[in-house]
Amino acid sequence: MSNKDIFIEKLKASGLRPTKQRIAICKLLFQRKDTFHFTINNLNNILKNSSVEKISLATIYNTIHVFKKKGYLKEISINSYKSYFDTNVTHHHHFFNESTNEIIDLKDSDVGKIKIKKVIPGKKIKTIEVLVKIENSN
Amino acid sequence: MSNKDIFIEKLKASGLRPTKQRIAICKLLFQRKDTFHFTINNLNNILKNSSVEKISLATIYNTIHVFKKKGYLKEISINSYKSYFDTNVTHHHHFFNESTNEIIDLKDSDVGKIKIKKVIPGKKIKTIEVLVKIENSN
DNA sequence: TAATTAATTTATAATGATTCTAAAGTAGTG
DNA sequence: CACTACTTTAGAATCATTATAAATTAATTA
Ligand SMILES: [Mn+2]
Ligand SMILES: [Mn+2]
Ligand SMILES: [Zn+2]
Ligand SMILES: [Zn+2]
Repeated sequence: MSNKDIFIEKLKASGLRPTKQRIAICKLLFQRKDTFHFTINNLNNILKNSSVEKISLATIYNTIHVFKKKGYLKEISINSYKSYFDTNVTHHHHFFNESTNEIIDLKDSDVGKIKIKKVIPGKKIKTIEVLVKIENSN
Repeated sequence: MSNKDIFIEKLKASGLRPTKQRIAICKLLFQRKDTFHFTINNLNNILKNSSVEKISLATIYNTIHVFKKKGYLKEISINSYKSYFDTNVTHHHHFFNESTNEIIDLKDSDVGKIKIKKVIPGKKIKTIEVLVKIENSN
């Protein structure tokens, strides 16, 4: 199955028709081997500078939000300044380089087992997320 | 030293004159024994409903941001929907109850030692923050 | 104390990210 | 082609936050 077919599958599974705009967005998001962490603004800039015809912001927002709802993307909370999305939807953690604003994935197994010693009656743990803030060590 | 004196100290140390508006904000923030996690909107509502005369939003934003810069408050990233501030400026972690949107402090010692197994050359770790998402277990 | 200067508060305007809307365009079906 | 449904898009609306500038209050000086 070609990449394009995979994109078409994802779009259909999300209830979206495979238009050229949406396929261009899929290429950007899913045609890469490493995780992609991005803001809507990033995406818009990349799409503006790629040869393809311009895609409206509304379409970008809509598509990203549908993918998020479907589970093909997740939104991550790194800081209060920007809203980031993540193409890695498995459970994992992050390095955030405060010198460069770069986000790097940390595999679940890169973080030793975390033991939460406080229990809250009537509540259960859904997920544990670790954010490791780093900086250039000069 | 009275509470009010402490507020006046904090304000002065932050380069702000102790006006009645700012002292009212300080009371809300610092005159409590437990951590207070809040949004600007929370604060504004509480101040509106308290007997004191109305305080403008601009003053609230200004004061909170100066306290944040001074280190008397910190801003925490829980999700992308709201921006929260925290009166607990020590290093600590959080439970976030997704059923109620409630934020609860986890002492540093409530979380077992975290071992980050991935090293990034040229970078050093500043802080490690854990966010434990919980839900009502019914 | 009165006059002068500096800081503060406030209402309101500006900004910027996100969402909404409604008109024009495109695709699928027969 | 005719018909219908879905999509894209520009621009408007919304909402949180920040900026502005006039009016108020506080501090300092005479
Ligand atoms: Mn969003
Ligand atoms: Mn802020
Ligand atoms: Zn990631
Ligand atoms: Zn806290």
